[in-house]
Amino acid sequence: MERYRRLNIKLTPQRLAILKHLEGNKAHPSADEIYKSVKKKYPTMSFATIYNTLEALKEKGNIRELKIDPAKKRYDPDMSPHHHIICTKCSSIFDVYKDFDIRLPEETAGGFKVSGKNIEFFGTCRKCK
Amino acid sequence: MERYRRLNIKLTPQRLAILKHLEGNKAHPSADEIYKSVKKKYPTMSFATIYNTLEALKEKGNIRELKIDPAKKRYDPDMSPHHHIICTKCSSIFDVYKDFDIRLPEETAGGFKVSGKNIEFFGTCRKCK
DNA sequence: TATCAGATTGGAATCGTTATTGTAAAGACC
DNA sequence: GGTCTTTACAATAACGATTCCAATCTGATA
Repeated sequence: MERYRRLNIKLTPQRLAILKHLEGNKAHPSADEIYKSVKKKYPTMSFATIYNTLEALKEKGNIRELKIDPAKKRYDPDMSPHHHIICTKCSSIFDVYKDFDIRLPEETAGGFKVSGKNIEFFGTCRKCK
Repeated sequence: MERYRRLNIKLTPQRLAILKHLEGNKAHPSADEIYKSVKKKYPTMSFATIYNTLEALKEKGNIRELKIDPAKKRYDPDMSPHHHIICTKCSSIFDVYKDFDIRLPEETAGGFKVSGKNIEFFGTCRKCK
């Protein structure tokens, strides 16, 4: 509860439900999945609240928005630096906790000030193989 | 013209206009941008034709669909292996022609059969700096 | 507890994308 | 060439994800 206060966002029952759903969630859920889940407890929950809360959390740096799935945005509450590996068959996403020390040579960067990187591996998962 | 025939898709005036717009295009255009461009010459051009053609080209392996921009799909006619760097301010995308030899250790892959990777750098471009 | 900035709601609008449908072109066979 | 069958096309309508908006409500602070 104290850690929620540290988020510096106004806490409401709806937001707490969303936070609770996200906490420790490794499923990289979409807005729709969060909605379906929290609606059980809060039947009046609206999509606007989901999106507003996710946007607020994103701006405060508490969740990451993943661009992996072209069909919809997915969110990742795990802010520790990590990458992802996606199964091209079942679309499930897993975390890759390994740091790759790759850098862009000055001449390749072309005046860019690089602030970060994302690596996305793809292949077939154990189940789909 | 001969290279277009090699694509193994039926060539129509609309498709040729789209192909011409894509050829050598380094702007990583979205469907909307292609639409706006070819509409000048073909006022009856519809979005469906754009999407159908892009899908056909993608399936034949002639263009790549980029998932970099969460707001919309972008397409890259450059099929040579390369990565991208995105400006977080103006959303422009540039190519990174450098190979990074990174591999997932067996234990990290967790049963995954890795078939490829994408690296996406982000930062601020020369203009936005 | 009174106040108010910020949050919620629900519906409608928007935007990117996909499915449907009518039509035209391309083959196949005689 | 003429009919039948099949395929591909473009336009329209439909769809799903996301955003916007106005009215109402509420958590946090004084």
